[in-house]
Amino acid sequence: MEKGMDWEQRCLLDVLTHGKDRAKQLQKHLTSSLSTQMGFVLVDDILGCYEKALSVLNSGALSETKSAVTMLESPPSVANSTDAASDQKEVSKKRKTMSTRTEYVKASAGTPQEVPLDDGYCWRKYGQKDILGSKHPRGYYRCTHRHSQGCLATKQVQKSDDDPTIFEVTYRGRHTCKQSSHLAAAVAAALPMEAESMEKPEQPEEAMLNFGTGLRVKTEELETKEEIFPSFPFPYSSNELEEGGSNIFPESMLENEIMASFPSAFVSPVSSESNYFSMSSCHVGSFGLGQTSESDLTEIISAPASVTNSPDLDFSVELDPNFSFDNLECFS
DNA sequence: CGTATTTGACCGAC
DNA sequence: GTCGGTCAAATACG
Repeated sequence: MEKGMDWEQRCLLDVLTHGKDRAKQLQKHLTSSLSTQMGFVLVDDILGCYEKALSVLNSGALSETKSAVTMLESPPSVANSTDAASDQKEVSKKRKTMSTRTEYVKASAGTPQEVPLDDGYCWRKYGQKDILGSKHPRGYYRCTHRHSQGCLATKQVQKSDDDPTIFEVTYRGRHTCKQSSHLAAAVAAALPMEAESMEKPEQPEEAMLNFGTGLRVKTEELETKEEIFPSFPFPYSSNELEEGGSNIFPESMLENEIMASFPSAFVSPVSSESNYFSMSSCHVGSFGLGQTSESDLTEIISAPASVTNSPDLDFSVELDPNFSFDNLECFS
């Protein structure tokens, strides 16, 4: 495994450098033509991502991010089995029967540092710790409905060491609560089965790209079966990138990426697809107004592009047409 | 007054 | 013993 890494790293280095270049170009272009703010945010994210990845590769350290990068290259099915065996240093104390997933959330420009980091769920802070080797403390959150509904989902939020605009959000467990807020509720409710014993498609949020602030998602399934949901916004390979030619990262592609991957991967032979997730467009539409009110949920579902690689996982999701998306409050 | 956050204590894993 | 995660009393907030 270590041997293959060399080639992969070189490849990655190439790709990332290339991509970074292009993203910069796009950024300039956007600046001049004043396109949608989404473009800016995305480009910003792209750059941040590349910066990080490159620094990792150059230093050869930081196993954590490395595994995130690895997902870029390798399909989901491969990463997990070896993951448990070889990457033990990173996950030395994995909790059995607990899924872990880390997102690297970049605060959009202008956003204050105490970003709400609203991901659609209601979290309650229950602790904070200074972490060895980290400049910033780590906050511990659990689902508000832990006691009322026995929801065991938790998350940890920590500001990135060197980039204060990036937050590392680690989700643990899954929501079993029915949140009145967010599509999570609807999606979760529609999931075929929620049985604890089954490693079904985890929380729908898993496959989400937090748009207003979203950056990167790393998924680590540490469960018995270990399924991985690499919901990578840019699931390109080095080849594709090369072929990109002149139109690299066109804005439309980015949007399509999300819009397209979403229903195609989630939708199953369900009759009512017209109202199916109609709010997704609403979300995209409302995005990019520079407004980041705290309850502003600029999220969207982007299905893992590689989900098609794992036939086992078929999401069948449908949304209650009556589902009110305005109901984003956390109260029940 | 009920709920959320803060913060030191506690506990289990290394 | 150290470290990370959680608990819970005290406090803040509405």
